[in-house]
Amino acid sequence: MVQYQDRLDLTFAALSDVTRRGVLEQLGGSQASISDLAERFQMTLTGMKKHVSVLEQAGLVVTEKVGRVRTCKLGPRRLEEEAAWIESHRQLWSARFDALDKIVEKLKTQEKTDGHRKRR
Amino acid sequence: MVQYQDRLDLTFAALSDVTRRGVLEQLGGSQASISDLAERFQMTLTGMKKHVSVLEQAGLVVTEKVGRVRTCKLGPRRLEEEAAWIESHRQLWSARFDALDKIVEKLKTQEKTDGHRKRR
DNA sequence: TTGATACTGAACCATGTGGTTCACTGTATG
DNA sequence: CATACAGTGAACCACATGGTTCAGTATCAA
Repeated sequence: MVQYQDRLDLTFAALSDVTRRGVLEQLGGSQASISDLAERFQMTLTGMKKHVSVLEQAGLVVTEKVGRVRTCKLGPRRLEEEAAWIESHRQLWSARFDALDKIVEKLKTQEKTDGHRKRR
Repeated sequence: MVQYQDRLDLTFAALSDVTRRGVLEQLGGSQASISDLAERFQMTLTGMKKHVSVLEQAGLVVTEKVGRVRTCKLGPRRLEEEAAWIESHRQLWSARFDALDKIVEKLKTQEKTDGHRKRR
């Protein structure tokens, strides 16, 4: 359970940076070396290495070094738990806002029929 | 677009703390004051106030102060964008891991190590 | 009026983050 | 061999984070 929470911590933290989300998107298209990514995101090798490490720590990316180049690709963790967490909470939200939803719906339709004027 | 990315940043960062996820769960059950939450999570009022502010900043929680009590409840943002982001990336993963999928399926039927439910 | 309650804000602390530079190691290649 | 190239690690920087304490302010209740 603690592990589960820790993993959620790591993953959500990894996803909370626009560069790292970009890297994931990039790797969704094709593998890339650290240099490739560093160039694409206009950042030093060292900087990109850190981002990749964060993603690797979270299990979202795996890397392998062959010769002098480290190749990065999407990892085995597929955001199942994160998707599950978010889904279950979206349901909480939904339960809580069903009533509100109806009111909003009602207001919308009234607006349409009522318009801004009251009498013609 | 920038705003969209910023919001994702804020939301994922808000979700990357176990206390804040706990608060959301709590508020899914019922409204609560800052004091309620502080007590539940064994933390000072000031500390809890900060967490609530982070959640509020991300639009996940709204609060209203009546008298001297600030009441917190789930906010209007319902993780639609986050769910969408994760879903779209899960599809990338899927495309990439179809073969692995079968292996995992096989393993799943053999052992049940994780107590968490499947999504949806 | 007095006092307790509920929160707020400033200040502080330790640690983490996102980025850099610089010096270095190991690998390819002319 | 000599040199360039890809990555690594340490050190540094400014700033954010997760928490605290302490000193308020505003509100409720007796």
